[in-house]
Amino acid sequence: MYITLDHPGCDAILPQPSSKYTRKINELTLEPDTNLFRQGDPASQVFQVKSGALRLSRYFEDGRRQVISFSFPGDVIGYPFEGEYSASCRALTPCRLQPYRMQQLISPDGEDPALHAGFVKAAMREIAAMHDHFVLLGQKSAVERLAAFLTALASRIGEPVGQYTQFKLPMCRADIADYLGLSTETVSRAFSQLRREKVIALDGILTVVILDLDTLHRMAEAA
Amino acid sequence: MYITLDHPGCDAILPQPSSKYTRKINELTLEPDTNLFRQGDPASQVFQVKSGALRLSRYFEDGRRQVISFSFPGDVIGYPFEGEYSASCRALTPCRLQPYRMQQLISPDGEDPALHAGFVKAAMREIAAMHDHFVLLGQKSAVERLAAFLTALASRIGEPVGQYTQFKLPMCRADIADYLGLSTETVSRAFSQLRREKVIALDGILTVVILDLDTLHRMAEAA
DNA sequence: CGTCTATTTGAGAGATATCAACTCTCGTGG
DNA sequence: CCACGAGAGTTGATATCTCTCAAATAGACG
Repeated sequence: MYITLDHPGCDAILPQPSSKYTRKINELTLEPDTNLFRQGDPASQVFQVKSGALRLSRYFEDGRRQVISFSFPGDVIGYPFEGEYSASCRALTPCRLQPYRMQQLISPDGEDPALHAGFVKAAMREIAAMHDHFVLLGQKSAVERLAAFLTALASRIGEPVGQYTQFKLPMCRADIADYLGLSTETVSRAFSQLRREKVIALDGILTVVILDLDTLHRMAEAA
Repeated sequence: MYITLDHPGCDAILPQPSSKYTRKINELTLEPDTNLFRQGDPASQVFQVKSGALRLSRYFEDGRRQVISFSFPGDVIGYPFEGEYSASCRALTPCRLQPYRMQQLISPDGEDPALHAGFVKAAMREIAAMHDHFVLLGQKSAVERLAAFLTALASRIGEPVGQYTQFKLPMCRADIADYLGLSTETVSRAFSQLRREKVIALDGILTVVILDLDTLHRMAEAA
């Protein structure tokens, strides 16, 4: 069982609206550290990530926060609930997004059926991915969680460099901690352990080099 | 922020198929401790619970298990992913279910648009409910988790008895533990604590009486 | 080069898991 | 109707893991 972030290995879930049915709505760009939407905002659009990385999270009065997911190209974000967004979404890097009107996705009449089916499939994919994350949060140890997280990132944004896979983390340790249900210190210690065991190497704080993907996979699995 | 199980306060999300579009598919009944489907089964149908309670869970080689959700009347279960069910679903009580062919829900052409829209809304609701559960698993203490769980059950299947709310748990402690990401012993201790503090009372093992719903709510929130 | 912030590391406290023993329920059969 | 027994639940003692608080280090930026 692999942990998935949002929509692993998934590109272009939503087909472009066919001109027959919908006018093209302009692509949207977002600067780092700007919000796409906030918890409670009225939701009339969903978005598909074209490029960049975003963070979806919920905040609480007492300062606690849960990071729900990180989104990468191909992912769909902004699923509404009762007309509102149930979490806040912020760009971690420069982003390009394709917005879709909720209306055109929910009620198929007179709209593009392929687009519609694509949206449903994306939602199903989202649900399955969240099931994986339940397992991570409910059953796994700190190192297992980080290993699962890095495994997912590797398959999502990893690039081969020589015999290794590497990628640049778009999020800080605190984001990772709140995503994995750990403290930043525990995340840091887990990083250190993976480094000590030569499973990964760090280049600076943000660049991760996977030295032994098989072992990382194995460590990601339940004990 | 309240924790929700699946679809709180939600009855009959999916409208009955209009005869204009689809033939009525026969309702389905399930005995306790029988599976509706298993992880990996090919998925051609989704189901809406008409009566009873079910458990959705994932199993692992090493014996660990994560209970993904409990489903009650009004809930939709069996969201497929890549043509398969990603978890196993088992009846905890006698159940009645309304099956729907996936095909009629995914591609709207020539099918019932209202049914289709209902399915999309149910999926959105599911996604929002899972966000709540992430918060529970990622941020809450044992007692907070149990309080949140009981709060959700109270609003879902609770019945007023005098000035109190009461309900019969359809699942055992181990199910609750695997749902909340705790051990059965910790769940048991949390029950005992709530009892000691006169927030709940137990009648036998399975019947829960909520003595102080406000306090239970408060305890369910993050510290 | 210095400052500010994020990250890492260390030490100790706290929460939950684990292992073991005991108790309670509830179904079964006398 | 009551007694019995198996399984589920509870409780206790201890181990383990993660959190918290504090200090040191490293990296980013002016």
